[in-house]
Amino acid sequence: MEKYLSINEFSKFSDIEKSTLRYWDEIGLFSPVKRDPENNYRYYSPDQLIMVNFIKVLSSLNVPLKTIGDAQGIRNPEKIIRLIDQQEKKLDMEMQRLRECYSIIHTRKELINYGIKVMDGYRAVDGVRMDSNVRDGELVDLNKVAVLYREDSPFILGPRNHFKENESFHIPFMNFCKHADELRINLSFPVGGYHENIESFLNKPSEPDNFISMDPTGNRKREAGYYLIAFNLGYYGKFGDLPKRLMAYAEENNLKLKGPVFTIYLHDEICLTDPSRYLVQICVGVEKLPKKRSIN
Amino acid sequence: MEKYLSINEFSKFSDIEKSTLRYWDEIGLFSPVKRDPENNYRYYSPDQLIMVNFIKVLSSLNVPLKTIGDAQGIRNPEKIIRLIDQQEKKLDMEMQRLRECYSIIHTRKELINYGIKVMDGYRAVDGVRMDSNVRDGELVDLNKVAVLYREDSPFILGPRNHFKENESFHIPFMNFCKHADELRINLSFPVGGYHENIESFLNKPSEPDNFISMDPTGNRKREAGYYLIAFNLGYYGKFGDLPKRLMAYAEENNLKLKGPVFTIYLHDEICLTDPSRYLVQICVGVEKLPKKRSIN
DNA sequence: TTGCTCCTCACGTCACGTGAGGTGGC
DNA sequence: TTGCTCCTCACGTCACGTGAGGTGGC
Repeated sequence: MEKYLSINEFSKFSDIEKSTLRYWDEIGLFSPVKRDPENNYRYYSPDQLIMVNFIKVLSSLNVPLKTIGDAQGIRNPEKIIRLIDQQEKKLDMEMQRLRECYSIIHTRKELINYGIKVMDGYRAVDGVRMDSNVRDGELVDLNKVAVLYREDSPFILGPRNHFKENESFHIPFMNFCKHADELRINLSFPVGGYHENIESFLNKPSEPDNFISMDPTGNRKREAGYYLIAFNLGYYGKFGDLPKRLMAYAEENNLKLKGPVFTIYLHDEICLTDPSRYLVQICVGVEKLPKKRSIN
Repeated sequence: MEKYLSINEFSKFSDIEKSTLRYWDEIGLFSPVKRDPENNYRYYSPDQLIMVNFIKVLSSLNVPLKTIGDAQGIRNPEKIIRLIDQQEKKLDMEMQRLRECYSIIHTRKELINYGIKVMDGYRAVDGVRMDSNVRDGELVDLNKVAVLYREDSPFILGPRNHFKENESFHIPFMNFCKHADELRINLSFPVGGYHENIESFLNKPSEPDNFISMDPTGNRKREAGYYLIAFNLGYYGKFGDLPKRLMAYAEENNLKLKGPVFTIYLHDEICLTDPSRYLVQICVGVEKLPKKRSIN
């Protein structure tokens, strides 16, 4: 009359490993309704599929088996509701966490991909690869300086930096890391440098007035508009002739620069072993559009 | 000149346990740039906060430390992009999985909560608690039969059941579980019974023509409308005098019943230890609304 | 005898966490 | 001497996974 399932059948129907079922039995979390008195075989009833599937969901949510077991001993509806309510809240938090992780690695990816295009000397605008016959756009290339349109870009501004004579940027950077938590800065987002204006940058390129976090949910924005863009290879704070090239281009094209200067590392230690190949992008607003020039 | 961080400082700035940092050092995943030759103290550079934060994100996504280490040895942008692309895909799948888990426990919760209200004899309509002076609604109570409006409710229909003489419902139920995967049925959702019509139910209440899964993304629907609702306590398939009570009420109120009969267990082994207290709800459509009756 | 399913028991694995016992400078 | 930070080494933990060696019925 009664139908029982062997551990193999029960494992298949529930999609739970036999070794897991044996372990759950061993720790007293979930046991078969019957054991063969002769050979000690485990026999499960089909009813048990309901319960084991519920346990499977909870354990897949990383609820400790002890917690599941506690809720299971003497069961009542109120107890189960409390357990589910807790798990719903945890699930909400976990999904929030995963969304942030996604945002972190995605932001990182976009920077790296843009860096790859720069290194390849592709014609690109805002990370969109353009074919060489595209007219509307300008060369984005390691050795070129150019004016490009940029969408707005959120960030979080860190505390004001204070550099002492002959001190490396590490001290202010550590200070930034130290206070990151209070400022709701997640240090896993890419970090950039921020000079208040072009004069500050030209004066001490390797001493940004602040550090910024490239958090897409940031409370500040680099506004959409036209920016003077240039790149350089080298370790943090090593800009070589970049300031000279930047200003030469601005003068030649009669550009007035305005607003803060952003220094963003597209390639850093996360994707490169050799520090001398780190790739930085400088980005500063232009007051008016330059006259249309023909590219040749 | 150079500034180094002790393991304690580095742990605080990065929000990673010291024991974890030592472990990552031990397995060669992430080591301090320097060791004190005297006492073997670990010294980290502030730069390393960038890398360790990236590793932290990946490890929090359950990427095996071996995989992280492999991508870390000789780094290049393309390799990191591949790693990130993989993780983005995994993250999408994981979030999909969590949404389904949420849906599973939430569906379960709603049934259990409704069951609690029925057991408490609350005046309720569709799981919303009503105060006793509410007019528009009817008694939902373990011992009452009532006509209630129900929103539509999706489900997945399992294969047709075949009962043999004297065979328990376990065999068809096992068949349902066996083929669940092919039918894209996740057995963690509550399972219900389905009789094609009221005659089939009255004939063999404990032998549903099909089993159904209460999956909110199901391809079928119990349409919105008025349903005759009743409850009973007892193990699966034990309906007691419920069919009699149901038909007596229908006759008394001159109701025509139409469409399939749904038997849903609001309380089952998941929230009760004692099978005799399992709570089932019967739900069958009514052809026309009964005449307005005064409740007394 | 062979093949199959089941069993128990012991040990391995992954990513740490936890102490015990010791050092080294103020 | 006391307190503090750091070290290594060994063992524990969680939820299994993986054999080794054995049984029992066709």
